[in-house]
Amino acid sequence: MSKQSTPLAPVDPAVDAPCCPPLTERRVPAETAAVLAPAFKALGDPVRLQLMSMIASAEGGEICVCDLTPAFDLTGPTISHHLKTLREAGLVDAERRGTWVYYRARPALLRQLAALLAIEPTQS
Amino acid sequence: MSKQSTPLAPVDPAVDAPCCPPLTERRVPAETAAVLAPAFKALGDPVRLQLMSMIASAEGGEICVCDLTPAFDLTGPTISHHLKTLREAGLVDAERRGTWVYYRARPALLRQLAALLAIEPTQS
DNA sequence: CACCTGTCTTGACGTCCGTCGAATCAAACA
DNA sequence: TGTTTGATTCGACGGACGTCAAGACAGGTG
Repeated sequence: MSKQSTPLAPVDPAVDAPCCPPLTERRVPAETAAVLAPAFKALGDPVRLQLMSMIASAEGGEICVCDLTPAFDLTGPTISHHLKTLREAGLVDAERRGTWVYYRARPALLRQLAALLAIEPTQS
Repeated sequence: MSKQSTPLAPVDPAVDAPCCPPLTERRVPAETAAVLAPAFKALGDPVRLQLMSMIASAEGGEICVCDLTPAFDLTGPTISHHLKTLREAGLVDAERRGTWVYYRARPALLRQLAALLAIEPTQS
């Protein structure tokens, strides 16, 4: 049901867990930590955080690598490497159309991270 | 200057920025990414994510290291090292009272991370 | 005071990460 | 077909990370 034709990396981490009460409510179990920590790790680099943001905020929901690369002072291979990291973390998805490759965000995992970090409004 | 009476590290990153529209709304600037990426990085390890959760969800708002260490299959120094990482990221704070050291969460930075990851409620 | 318990620091080890240049692959075009 | 352009993969390098054992420090107890 979550299996599509894989355009690039066939990554598919267990990103469909029902997900998690906030970090601040009860201790996150080891299995949940094992699943979500890699996503935080992927966001733990300034370049990838900006890439993630550019992809997630792109008009039309997608953006071309050719628009991502010139935004940084890094070589193409390095940007490609960071994009692969985001892909393998389950945060983005890539599709090649003709000459160009387009990236789009995967909201599911982002939502899980946001839910985990959510802070209850001071009172319950 | 390594010899001090300061109970623990006096770390103090720039954690008081007014903070950020969601990742998905507009591109996060490089300066913001540089400030927040290290916090995500600190949460990007399963042990630290659990530690953070245990601290943030502790009753009374604080928890003793002596209650954290036995929860993992790791040596004391390793746990101490992870706690230092969380401290230097500005996510937690430590205080020594008598024999024991107590850790408590710093909600400010957590709130910034949550705000950055927030997803607008599906409507455009 | 000496001793013990709890915690942090130091030094070391192997592994992973960020970056680059060079090579490779994919699609469009002459 | 061969060439050009866009993107990824490969191989390598220096630096950072996760872990541990051993040592140092702080504070309570005899």
